[in-house]
Amino acid sequence: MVMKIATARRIAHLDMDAFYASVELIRYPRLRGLPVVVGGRTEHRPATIKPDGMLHVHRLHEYVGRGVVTTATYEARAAGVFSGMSLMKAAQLVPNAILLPANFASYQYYSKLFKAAVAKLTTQIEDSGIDEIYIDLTQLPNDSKILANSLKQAVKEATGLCCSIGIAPNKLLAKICSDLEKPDGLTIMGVSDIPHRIWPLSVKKINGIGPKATEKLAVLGINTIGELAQAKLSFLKSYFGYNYAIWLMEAAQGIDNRPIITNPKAKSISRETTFERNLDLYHDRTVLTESLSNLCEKVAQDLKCKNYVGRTIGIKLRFADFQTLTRNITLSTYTDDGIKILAATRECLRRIVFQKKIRLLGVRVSSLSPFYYENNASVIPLQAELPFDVI
DNA sequence: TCTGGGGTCCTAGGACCC
DNA sequence: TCTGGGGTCCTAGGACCC
Repeated sequence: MVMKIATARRIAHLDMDAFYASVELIRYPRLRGLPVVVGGRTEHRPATIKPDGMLHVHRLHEYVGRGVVTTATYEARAAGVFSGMSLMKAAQLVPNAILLPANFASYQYYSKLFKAAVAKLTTQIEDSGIDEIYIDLTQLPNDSKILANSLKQAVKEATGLCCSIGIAPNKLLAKICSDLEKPDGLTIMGVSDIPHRIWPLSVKKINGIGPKATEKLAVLGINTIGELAQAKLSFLKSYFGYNYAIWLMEAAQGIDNRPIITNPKAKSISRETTFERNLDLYHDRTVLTESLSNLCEKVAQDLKCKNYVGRTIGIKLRFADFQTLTRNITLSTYTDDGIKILAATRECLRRIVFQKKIRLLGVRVSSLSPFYYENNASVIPLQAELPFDVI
């Protein structure tokens, strides 16, 4: 009889350091060492090189509008600036910080570069956003430290950028580890390290415990992961849902069996826009109509570009008071047609009572399916069940 | 000086069918 | 005829992540 012995997995989480800001520093090397904030609208205030060779930049205190910080250099972070903070607030903290508009095409380019560099070493990669990936190292020879250093070197050679790596028995722990020694960090951890390295950390270091859960746990006297690990499951179940309580318990023990997903399928494709000022349904009808039509057209283009069709069409509205609501409708056929999407969003809009000014409008297509062929009247996904008489 | 944009996952309730 | 239970689909909202 052959016994199958389960070997511990070796999962790496590779996270690019201050990714957007670092890409900007490649473009504008003279800004190195200065507090730089990336954010605001793309059409706003790029840096320009004057005819005399001087780099002309805009300062944070000059900014007026609804933008938020997308990312900031470590110099700006030292002053308390973090992602998601409104630019106006950041300007109070570091008025002289340099503000650069986000340049997503560049970030996308560097993202592909670093992922391609890693892909030369292994195919066991899970994409987890523009600036991070999980890598399953289990089947690779060499010890973890050697592998981590080759990964860092490959990324550096391909992009000129630094990354931080955490290696642990699962994704949850690897993700926590990669954050421990940023920037240019490397942390390798086994199960036996959990009590002294993980348990002293705040519960919010766990990917999946956000602001709401952190707050709720704090009220219950649970602040660290160690305290969460010691909590009784029955106690957690009485304050959180059944499934979330179990997940919290396991996460605190460092248990996570999620596999590496190498080719995830998209579930939805969406576009949304926050208006420069809040709009009134009647007075600003033209602007809203045009915006809706643009969003639908962009979503349609995105669908075509990524080769998807979808049949659930939805809208998202955010009012001036930040109340957010969604409406959606499921069609009988799949589509990637802007006109059909627009018609469906109009149906959705009819189901909303407008009493407040509108801050945001969004369009989303879900129930996606890849691969399709045109069939005169409608678009049918190949894997949809076909009537037998077709075959 | 409040709070971007693109996503995922989960929950809960109702409709509908057998 | 006063009332079951499982399964699936759809809708809406919310937490969370990068």
